[in-house]
Amino acid sequence: MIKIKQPKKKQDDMNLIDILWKQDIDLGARREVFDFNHRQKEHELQRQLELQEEKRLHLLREQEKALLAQLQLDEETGEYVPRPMPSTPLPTAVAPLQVTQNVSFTEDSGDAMSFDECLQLLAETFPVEETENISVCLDTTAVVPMMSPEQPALQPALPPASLSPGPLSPSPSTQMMSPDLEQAWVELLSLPELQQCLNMQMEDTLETTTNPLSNSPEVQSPNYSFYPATNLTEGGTNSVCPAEFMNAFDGSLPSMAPANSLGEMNTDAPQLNTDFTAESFGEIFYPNAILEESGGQHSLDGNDSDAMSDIQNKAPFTPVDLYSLSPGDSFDKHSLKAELPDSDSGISSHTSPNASSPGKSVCGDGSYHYSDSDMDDIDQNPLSVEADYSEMFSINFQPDDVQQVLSVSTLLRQPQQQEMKPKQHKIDPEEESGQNDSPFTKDKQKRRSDVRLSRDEQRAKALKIPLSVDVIINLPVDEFNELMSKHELNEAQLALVRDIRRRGKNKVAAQNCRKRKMENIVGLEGELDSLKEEKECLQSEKIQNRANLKEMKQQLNRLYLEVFSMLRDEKGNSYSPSDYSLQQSTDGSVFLVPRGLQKSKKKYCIYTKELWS
DNA sequence: ACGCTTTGTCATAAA
DNA sequence: CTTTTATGACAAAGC
Repeated sequence: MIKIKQPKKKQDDMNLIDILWKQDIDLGARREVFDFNHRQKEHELQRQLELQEEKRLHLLREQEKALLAQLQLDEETGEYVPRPMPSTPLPTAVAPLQVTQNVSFTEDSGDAMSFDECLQLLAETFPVEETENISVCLDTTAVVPMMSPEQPALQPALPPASLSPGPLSPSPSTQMMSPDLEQAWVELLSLPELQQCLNMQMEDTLETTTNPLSNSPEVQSPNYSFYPATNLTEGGTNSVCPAEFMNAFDGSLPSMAPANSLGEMNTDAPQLNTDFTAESFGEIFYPNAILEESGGQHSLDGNDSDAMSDIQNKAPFTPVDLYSLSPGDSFDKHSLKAELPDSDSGISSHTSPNASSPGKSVCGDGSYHYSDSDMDDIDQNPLSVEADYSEMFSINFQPDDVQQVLSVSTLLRQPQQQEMKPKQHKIDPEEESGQNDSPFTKDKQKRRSDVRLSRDEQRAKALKIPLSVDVIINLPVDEFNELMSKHELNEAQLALVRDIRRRGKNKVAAQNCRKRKMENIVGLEGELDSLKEEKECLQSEKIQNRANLKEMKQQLNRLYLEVFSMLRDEKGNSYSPSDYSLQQSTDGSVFLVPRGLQKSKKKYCIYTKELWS
């Protein structure tokens, strides 16, 4: 199907896209209906496919940016991660990560190798001590973060130079990941501290969560139940969600892991579970926040550390545990759908030509008035946004259930935003240098969509709204109101939040509406076809009936003549057909009627005979 | 330049 | 009355 649609594209793109499609069916499911309807609108289908691809790529890039953001954070903490040259990719396990980095660097500066190096460090530092369970877990899950079904989508985004399909070796290489590295990742993913960190930001959201175990994904998942599956109508939720989730972690965790590896983990890799404290993770993720908000942080640390210790003491990590880390499908959806787009928006803003001019600095004034121009300003002014978010983060750095849920998105996003500024600087030169000529010719459309997606988010940033757009949109009304009450927002912020929520919901509604409309059209077309077919059948049947009727008339005429010829008068003479005719009455009696007297046959009936009985 | 498609948004009605 | 949903209409952007 894809290949059929894609011939217009370049062959290279075709291959990459094909791979992407094969491994990411979910996103395409959204409009498969139309694809299979043979509407003979190939251009439309192609556009749809392209859009889907773009979405995937956006998600991937966002994830990548999250990784980069984490790296940035590392730098902020003072743990600068040296970035080896791209020409020195790690052969096996590192390869997939490299892919992701490359993707991000297609738009960003090519300093991705630091992450690879971090991975390598991880692999080196972590001995192979795992139980089989863990290894199995890695096969099924741990690998996922690096090579989720969507990961292959990254390849298309890679610049031709970096693509080099051979060396990248998508999934197999990941499968080949060294056990120790895998284990390290598993441990990282399973670390309660990590979960805590993910949950840190949204402190105010829910105070109801006193249970330390609330940090566990199982507890979180219910919170996400509100996320409608419709949000992910692009594809099957089941298959996508884990991958997305893992990707989300891929964006955050791997980056963290390197930081840890450089810092604490290098020394005590085996003791990760016990050695890591909430603070350490907090530092990893939000060094600034910790430094700035040490007070609130410590209180949190106490609570969380307890919870963490409980969780840690519980049991060895099994595949189930690893999956349990994910807050659930809703989380996956949430993180990817919302956060990635957000980050994507940031990317887009960076990549957009307008964003290239960092001069404007008047956006975060907190004024509620915003227009496209304002938005442009905001887009072009990552600094203000960054500062705003740093503030937000510091404020939000507390544990709560809801906040955990929310924080996941915000966490994933914030690093990106913090990194926005550097990225922009890096990206712009590349674009100017002709990076735009990358295999994907839809960058403009991507950017547009990104900008679209980022509008409300940018506005939210401008007004320092401490909630992610996704949360604002998808949170149930009760929780939403609760959040609104907990976050002391001014009138402008409240208005913007409500507008964001309204627009976001309406956007989804419009999408659903259009989808239904198209489905209706398709259904009506099918019905029309069936009716046409039925009509043809009826017409053929009519023709057949007409032929049968003709035949019957002929037979009747022959019979009539036969009967008529058998009639004789008193003298034994036959009647002339020209003078007489046979007519049948309603009671079945047949009369021989003179032709001139047919109208009043009864009156002038001369002979009556029962010809039929 | 023109037309078409897609997508987001607004206005409005209905649930 | 408020919120959500559905839908027509419009505009912007891309192709």
